[in-house]
Amino acid sequence: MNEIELHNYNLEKTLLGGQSFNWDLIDGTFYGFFVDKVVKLKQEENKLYWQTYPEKDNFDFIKQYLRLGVDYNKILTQINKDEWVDASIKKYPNLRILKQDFDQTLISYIISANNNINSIRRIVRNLSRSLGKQVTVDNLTFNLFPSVESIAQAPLETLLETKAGYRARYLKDSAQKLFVEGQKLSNNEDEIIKWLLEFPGIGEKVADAILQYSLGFDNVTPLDVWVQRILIDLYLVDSKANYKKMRAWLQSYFNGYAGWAGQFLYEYYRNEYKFIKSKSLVGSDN
DNA sequence: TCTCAGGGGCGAT
DNA sequence: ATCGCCCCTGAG
Repeated sequence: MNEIELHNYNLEKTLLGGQSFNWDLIDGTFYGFFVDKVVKLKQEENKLYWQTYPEKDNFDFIKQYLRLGVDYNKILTQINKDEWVDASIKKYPNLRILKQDFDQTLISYIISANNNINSIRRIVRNLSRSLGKQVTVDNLTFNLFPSVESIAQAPLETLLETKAGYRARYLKDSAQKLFVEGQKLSNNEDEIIKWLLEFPGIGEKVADAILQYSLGFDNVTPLDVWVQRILIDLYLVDSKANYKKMRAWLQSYFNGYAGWAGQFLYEYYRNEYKFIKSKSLVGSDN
């Protein structure tokens, strides 16, 4: 494996948290499957050992995917403006944001709608097992993430067998649309969102997830039930506020880095919710 | 056995 | 803008 220096990077929390669904920790090594590759990562102290397959030594991919170029300390300084973010950073230090493949992120987050992380991970693997090519690494067999073409052309029944439920139809139709149109990406946030909302199975929340996790928009974060609870419980935002209002509040408050703040707060509150509630640090009801 | 919610979106109103 | 419904799964 190749070796590089890696500082301030919590690989486990970053890869196995809620932002990607394609990594497995096997005997202390992370294996991730993508549309055209398997990636192997192992962290020891301040070293990262890495390899890509079947094309070896693709450091450009590693660097972009892990976003090794960001000024992490600067980002922390920007978002650490209250006790909640401060507690999140202390509880989950060195959490990072990935820059994932666009197609894979779009498909994965259609699956994520009204679903839980374990189930999302399972469906993603079922989909890969059913439609993705097989690759062998370290005597382990991996199924690559399926191309949008293969999802578009798969019988609906095949997609239903992945346990995607009513999302199977969205997967097929959105994959078809993406296959036909390609990635019609501009630099404008609103234009991209408008286009993403045309995909069946993509609403405001999923569109924001795609912007943050695959397109590198640092001031965007998906407002799922947890982030909305955070805004209502901790930041005392009106519980009646709609998605757009809450989104605007976050973007304004975190001035350019709502994505990073959102990731910390999400991780923190999702894990500490009951504890925080029981300590009566916040109101016991909405 | 049953209810409930999960990193929500859709269609009707 | 709001609201009931939805495939499936695991927790309680």
